[in-house]
Amino acid sequence: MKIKLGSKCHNKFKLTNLLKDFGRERVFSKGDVLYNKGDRPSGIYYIQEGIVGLINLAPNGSESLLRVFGEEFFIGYRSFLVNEEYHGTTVALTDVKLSYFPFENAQIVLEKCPDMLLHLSQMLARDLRNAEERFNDLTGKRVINRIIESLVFLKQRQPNYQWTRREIGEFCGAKTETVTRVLTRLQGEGFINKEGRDININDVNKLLDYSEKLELTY
Amino acid sequence: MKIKLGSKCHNKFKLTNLLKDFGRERVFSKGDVLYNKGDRPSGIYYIQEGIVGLINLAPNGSESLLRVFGEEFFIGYRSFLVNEEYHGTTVALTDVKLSYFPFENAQIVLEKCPDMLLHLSQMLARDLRNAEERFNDLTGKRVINRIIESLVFLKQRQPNYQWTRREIGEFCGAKTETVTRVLTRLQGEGFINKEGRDININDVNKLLDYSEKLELTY
DNA sequence: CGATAGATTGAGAGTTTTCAACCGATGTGG
DNA sequence: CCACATCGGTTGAAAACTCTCAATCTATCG
Repeated sequence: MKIKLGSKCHNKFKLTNLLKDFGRERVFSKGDVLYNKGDRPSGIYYIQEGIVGLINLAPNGSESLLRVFGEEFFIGYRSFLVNEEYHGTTVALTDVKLSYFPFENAQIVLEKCPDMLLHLSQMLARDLRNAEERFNDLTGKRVINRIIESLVFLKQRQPNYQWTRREIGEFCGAKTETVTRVLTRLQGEGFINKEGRDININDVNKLLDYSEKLELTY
Repeated sequence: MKIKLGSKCHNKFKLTNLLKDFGRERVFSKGDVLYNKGDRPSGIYYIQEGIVGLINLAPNGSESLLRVFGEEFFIGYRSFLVNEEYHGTTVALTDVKLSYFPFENAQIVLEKCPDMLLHLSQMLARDLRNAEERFNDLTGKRVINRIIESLVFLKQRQPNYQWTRREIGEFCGAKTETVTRVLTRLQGEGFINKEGRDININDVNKLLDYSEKLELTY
């Protein structure tokens, strides 16, 4: 096998065929759990439609939103690759349609599509960067900056999904009330526009500049 | 290429030979920087002797200790796999001797030792779990619990290294003074023993039980 | 032995959370 | 179609945890 580093993650058309041949279609409704923390992985998932969140509950009851998966994302690859139990619970944030690969099949896919392992590795590499940068933010930035950055990130990833204050907070380590307060302030300063439960960013760059300016006032 | 999942990370003897054949020995002194955040990766490292830390500075000046690498660990594989700039700085925590593989060579190793990519993937998978669990802890647990768990983790990983209060704090999002206060309390309760700058845990399990008990009092 | 890095301790400050009450939107069943 | 239940959002006041700052002490090393 010749491994080309820096190549595109995968040949989409080839992969799509493999998914058709080996995947089993499954459907979940908003709020459904795909799998629970502690479960043993028995396959991996590929999202055809919808949004899925990976969450983790602390013993004291507080939840974190660790990752967000949209269309064309895989789910469950981390635990699959090390054959560990899941360390978080995945929940359908919208109605979801996906392909499910029982383990033998995922191995077949890996064999037929050698770039797949590289693809999975690269996803892990990006996830790791993201996780560690957010870890860093949690100790080095104030809530307002974390909330602004999370709002921008989440909106960019899923522009059509109505993120709740709770979800934004769980993504950056803030309580719902704190997110509300920050959003109210951001609206007061003219950077966003709250329409009912929805949030519209007027100008992403201005908002981020504002965030940076606040950091200097640390 | 036949990929065997769940196999041992690598055949140590075979890999060791490869390292000998293709690696270039390099030496660093305690405190030296192997590479800086923002640098472009030009190779990967394999530690023969010593301890290396991956740290990240927030704009406000606070540092995080993201990962710790000991003997037989690779360094720089994350950025290598996605061909991204480094997102953190690596510092020699002790004098260090390592093998350095310029990029072409790392690719040769990947080709000659196909399990290598799986090995790297599995390290990423474990790193990711670790990072996300610590992210979660940062929002869901109190300092005292984070410090206890970090102390146990770091001591377990590198029993012979004298972790400073600062390093322990940077690993779990706490200030040096807070670590000191917690350690003083833990000594008062008989769980640890401070001998000069060194810290001895009397009974790891009792200490962890104590931590859990405290969590219930949340 | 002096110099320097790390550790300790205290008092006070500050950010974020907690708790509680209330409001508003959305959706469902009668 | 209304009434009501529910979920999400808002706001305020008080509390709490952890940090900041500053002073002092102690190891360690050249």
